[in-house]
Amino acid sequence: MELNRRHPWELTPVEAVALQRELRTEIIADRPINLSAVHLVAGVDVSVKHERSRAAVVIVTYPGFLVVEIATAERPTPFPYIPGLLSFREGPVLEEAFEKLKAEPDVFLFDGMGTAHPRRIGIASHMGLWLQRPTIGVGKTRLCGTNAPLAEEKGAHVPLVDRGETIGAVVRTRTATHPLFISPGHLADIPSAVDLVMGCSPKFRLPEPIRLAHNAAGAF
DNA sequence: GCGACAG
DNA sequence: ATCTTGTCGC
Repeated sequence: MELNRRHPWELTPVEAVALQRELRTEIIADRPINLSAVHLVAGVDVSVKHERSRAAVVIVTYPGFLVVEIATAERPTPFPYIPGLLSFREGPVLEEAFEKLKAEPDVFLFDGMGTAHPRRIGIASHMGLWLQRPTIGVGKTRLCGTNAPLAEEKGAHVPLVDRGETIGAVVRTRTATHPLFISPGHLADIPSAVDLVMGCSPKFRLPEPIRLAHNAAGAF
């Protein structure tokens, strides 16, 4: 699909942080996603094998989770893993995979953070600017922020707060399992992000689209 | 200075 | 993320 707000990826860590500070002003993280209008959801994931990175984008129907399209891309890993700069490591391969996409998903689910990031621009927010479509960050572990104790039951969720600001939610998608760190990427808000993630997690801890993308990216 | 730190 | 066997629990 069409990619907007492109910019070069070849940056030093210091330049990358400066770019994040510029881009963060363009992110919209207070707009609800109309769930009743969501029919196609994309799961996005990247696996790294030595010096090579492989991206997979799996589009499924919602609800139902029937696979509609799978796009993959592979290329050299261009940037080291630095907490807070994940998009500069995974962005290049994702760009290539997104360009191959024929269908246009109503929302994208990312393996990583959205606004639940030190500078409020995790990979879901960053790529959301490129895609100009609703995106949601689904993290398996915490990058920043704190939260109150969370009930063990599926569906339980509490605010994720950083420096006095609510940046997302800690959500239990399955009873008695580690929670997920959900945050809006771009063109979404916290409540609807939580609702959609719960709606995409009928059985397992990870949302169905992300599980499928994880499998597609992991099979080198 | 010290601890934390998505994937 | 990746390296890896068995094992606890529904």
